[in-house]
Amino acid sequence: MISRKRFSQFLSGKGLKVTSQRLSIFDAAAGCKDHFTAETLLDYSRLIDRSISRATVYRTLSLLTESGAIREVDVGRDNKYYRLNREEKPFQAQVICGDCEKIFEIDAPFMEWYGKALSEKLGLQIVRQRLQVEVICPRRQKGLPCSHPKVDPLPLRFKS
Amino acid sequence: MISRKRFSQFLSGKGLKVTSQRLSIFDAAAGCKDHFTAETLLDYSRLIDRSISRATVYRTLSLLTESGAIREVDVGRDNKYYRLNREEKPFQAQVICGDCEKIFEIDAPFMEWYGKALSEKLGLQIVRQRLQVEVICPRRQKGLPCSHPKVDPLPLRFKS
DNA sequence: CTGCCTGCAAACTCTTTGCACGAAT
DNA sequence: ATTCGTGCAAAGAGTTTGCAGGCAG
Repeated sequence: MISRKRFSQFLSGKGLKVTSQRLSIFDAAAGCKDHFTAETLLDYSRLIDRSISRATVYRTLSLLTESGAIREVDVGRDNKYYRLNREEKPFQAQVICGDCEKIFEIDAPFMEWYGKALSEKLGLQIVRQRLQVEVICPRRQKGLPCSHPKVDPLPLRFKS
Repeated sequence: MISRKRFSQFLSGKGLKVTSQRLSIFDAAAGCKDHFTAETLLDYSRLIDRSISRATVYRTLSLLTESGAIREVDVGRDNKYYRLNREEKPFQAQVICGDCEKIFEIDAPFMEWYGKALSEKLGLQIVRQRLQVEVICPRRQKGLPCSHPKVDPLPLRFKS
């Protein structure tokens, strides 16, 4: 995850201005543990600066993504989700719970060689990969609350 | 891919009426070689019956999906895509060309055991899986037209 | 000082919905 | 005859954009 300072440098480097709004929105994003939406980010940003507008949040989301501070996670819902780019782990799959709306990330290292194999075979350059699994929770089906096992630190490696 | 007759049976079976609009939209979908959007389907449907409305197309799309005639393919663009359910191959990945807007389907049989392994490990029931690769075409980058190799019949199997 | 940035509101796109008429069973 | 389906237009949700004033460089 990149620092506030590196985000400022990213802005200056592109000839963009380092405004208090942009930094506040960066800070708000940096404080998000889970995946967040534009609306959530607006709420958090306004805790820092009440006057921040929805438009600025949307405009800044592109900059945060471009700078590598956050990552876009499209799970096929109406709205886009975003997450902090904590470590450089580009090959992760999403487990999307249809019962509790949560999104979990799990390592899926085999995506790397899958992409490479595909790329070579087809002669195309890969821009992005996405592996997603939509699930429902058996506990929830029985009327119980949704409680998922911790999947984040679960490696789930497959031998290639 | 299910027949016009089986689609009618599906409707009757659910206590729904077999209208000329629904059949026209079915026929329009059945004639689509590639992936299509709601808007495209509306255009094709209107070639059969000029009076068909956008609303009816959207309403019928759910029925076509539910009946198994078509499959929803969400590739993270603004609008949803659909495709005919030609054969029963639920484990396919999408190669999405960012240059020519086309979507190609390739077999990805390993998704089946990946899903199973995940399901067992997490104790969750899998509803849907999605594996997508966004690519750009090297030919297009050089200003040439986008010409992809035929990927549809390409098995691209990986040993598990 | 200059030009990019902001907040506001309106516009935009895709999809869904309410309603009165019309057609299928 | 009834009830469901249709077309139309408007509503809805999420995101983007045009504009006039404001702040960073």
